[in-house]
Amino acid sequence: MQKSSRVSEAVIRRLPKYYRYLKDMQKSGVERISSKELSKKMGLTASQIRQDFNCFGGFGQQGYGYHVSELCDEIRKILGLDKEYNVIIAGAGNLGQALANYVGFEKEGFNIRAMFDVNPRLVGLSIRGVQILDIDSMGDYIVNNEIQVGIVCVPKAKAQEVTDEMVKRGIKSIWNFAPVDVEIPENVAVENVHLSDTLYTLSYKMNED
Amino acid sequence: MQKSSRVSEAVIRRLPKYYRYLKDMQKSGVERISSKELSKKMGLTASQIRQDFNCFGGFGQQGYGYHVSELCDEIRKILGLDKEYNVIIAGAGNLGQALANYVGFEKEGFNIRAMFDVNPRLVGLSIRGVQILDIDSMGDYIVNNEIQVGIVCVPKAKAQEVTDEMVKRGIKSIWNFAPVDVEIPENVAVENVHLSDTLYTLSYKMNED
DNA sequence: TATATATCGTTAAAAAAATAACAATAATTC
DNA sequence: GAATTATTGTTATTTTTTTAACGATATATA
Ligand SMILES: NC(=O)c1ccc[n+]([C@@H]2O[C@H](COP(=O)([O-])OP(=O)(O)OC[C@H]3O[C@@H](n4cnc5c(N)ncnc54)[C@H](O)[C@@H]3O)[C@@H](O)[C@H]2O)c1
Ligand SMILES: NC(=O)c1ccc[n+]([C@@H]2O[C@H](COP(=O)([O-])OP(=O)(O)OC[C@H]3O[C@@H](n4cnc5c(N)ncnc54)[C@H](O)[C@@H]3O)[C@@H](O)[C@H]2O)c1
Repeated sequence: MQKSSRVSEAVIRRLPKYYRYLKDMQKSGVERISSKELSKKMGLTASQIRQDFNCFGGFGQQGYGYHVSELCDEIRKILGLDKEYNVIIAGAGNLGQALANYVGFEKEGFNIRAMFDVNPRLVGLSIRGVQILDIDSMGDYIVNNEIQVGIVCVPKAKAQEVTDEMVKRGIKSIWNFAPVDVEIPENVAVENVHLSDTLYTLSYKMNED
Repeated sequence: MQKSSRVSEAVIRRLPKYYRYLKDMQKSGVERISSKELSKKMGLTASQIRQDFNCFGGFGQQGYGYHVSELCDEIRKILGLDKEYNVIIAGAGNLGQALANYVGFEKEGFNIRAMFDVNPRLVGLSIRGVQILDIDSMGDYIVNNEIQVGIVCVPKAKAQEVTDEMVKRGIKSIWNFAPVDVEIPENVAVENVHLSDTLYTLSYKMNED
């Protein structure tokens, strides 16, 4: 993996999509694929695919194409999915619980260790073996359990506050679902998901022309 | 609103973000804003903001800036959020229930009329007054209740099948949460959300350099 | 009312991204 | 083992997107 700092955001955003398709192909026993075939499946150009992969060194063979499982492994590594992460969820409401119940994240190394909430009715319960703890204990928990990833599922008004506490205690990345762009210092990564945005885009498309 | 077909995807994807910020400002009583001020808040350039708005005609006044609530209303209209929609959810599991419980969608006109599932334990239950019906009745329900929007929350393997049924019965847009790009005919709109993708991007960022 | 100031809408320039072209090279065929 | 074919990695071109520049115009001020 080469100097990643100058790989464009556009390329990075496509990596998970490549990973998704390659994993599927690998699962169904496909051993090799050319950029041309892949371009048809994914709705991209072959040129773009080759150029994307070459940002990271190029994993193909001329005259042959790409080994699916090899390429898949490389992209997994590039995305950092070859590692294990300790994760917590702040906000054990509808969305927090849905995420906690989803097994897909653990399959890629994101292990949810605990959830946190203010609601005393929720504190003490467990979701798939993951305990819901009092939000006041979150800070210490992060430090004592080497949590790297924080998922924010609290109401909008509390999202920044909860994020700040996570960052203060050393969390390295924030996956935020509250409909606000939370602010973080430079050395912390953040993804503000904004589910509604995609619904509104859909609405636009549905109404256009 | 002018010929929308040639407004670039990049601009369209920014519209919900503008809407989010403008709604917040409107709520907190801000009456006017210049492209410069807005650019600071949103982390964009003033130039881009002005050019984006001008794709739809330009809603500002020289020497003054933009009326927040006027601009907000315009963007709401552009996004089609001034209308009401009938919505159904296929798959009343973790995510389907979380979405059904969220009030934010109805506030923008997306009214969830029913949910559908194969699981007999779920059929008959209600979420916030929304009934879970048998998936076999979905087709007729769509036709009889003028459903425009279908939310797909079934497992990956069933997503295309469910989508096909929705489309066949006349649904005009698909909001898909299964980790697969569902195929639709040209006259139907689709947003494949891919929640995990953003987690993987986050993972990449967290590990870079 | 005239002048100065602010800020838009629009056109121009720069930067980034996507696509196309092609030489290099591995695999396959004869 | 030479010739042919397939397909990459890479460089060049085109297109799209972003940013900058600036004239036009409304507001505010004197
Ligand atoms: N559910 C959805 O489909 C959906 C869709 C789009 C966006 N969102 C956003 O995701 C976030 C969570 O949504 P939800 O539907 O799960 O809401 P929810 O109300 O069901 O859950 C929020 C939870 O956060 C807890 N909470 C409140 N303040 C807290 C604090 N300071 N610290 C810790 N916990 C606190 C509440 O007790 C509650 O359990 C919200 O910001 C919402 O806007 C949700
Ligand atoms: N929960 C999450 O956090 C999360 C995250 C990323 C992606 N997803 C995706 O969203 C989808 C739903 O996830 P979930 O966690 O709610 O899963 P889930 O298993 O909790 O719910 C799926 C529901 O679909 C129903 N179902 C199965 N086949 C059906 C069919 N043919 N017709 C109608 N209903 C059917 C099941 O009975 C179940 O109730 C999945 O594709 C999942 O991969 C979920």
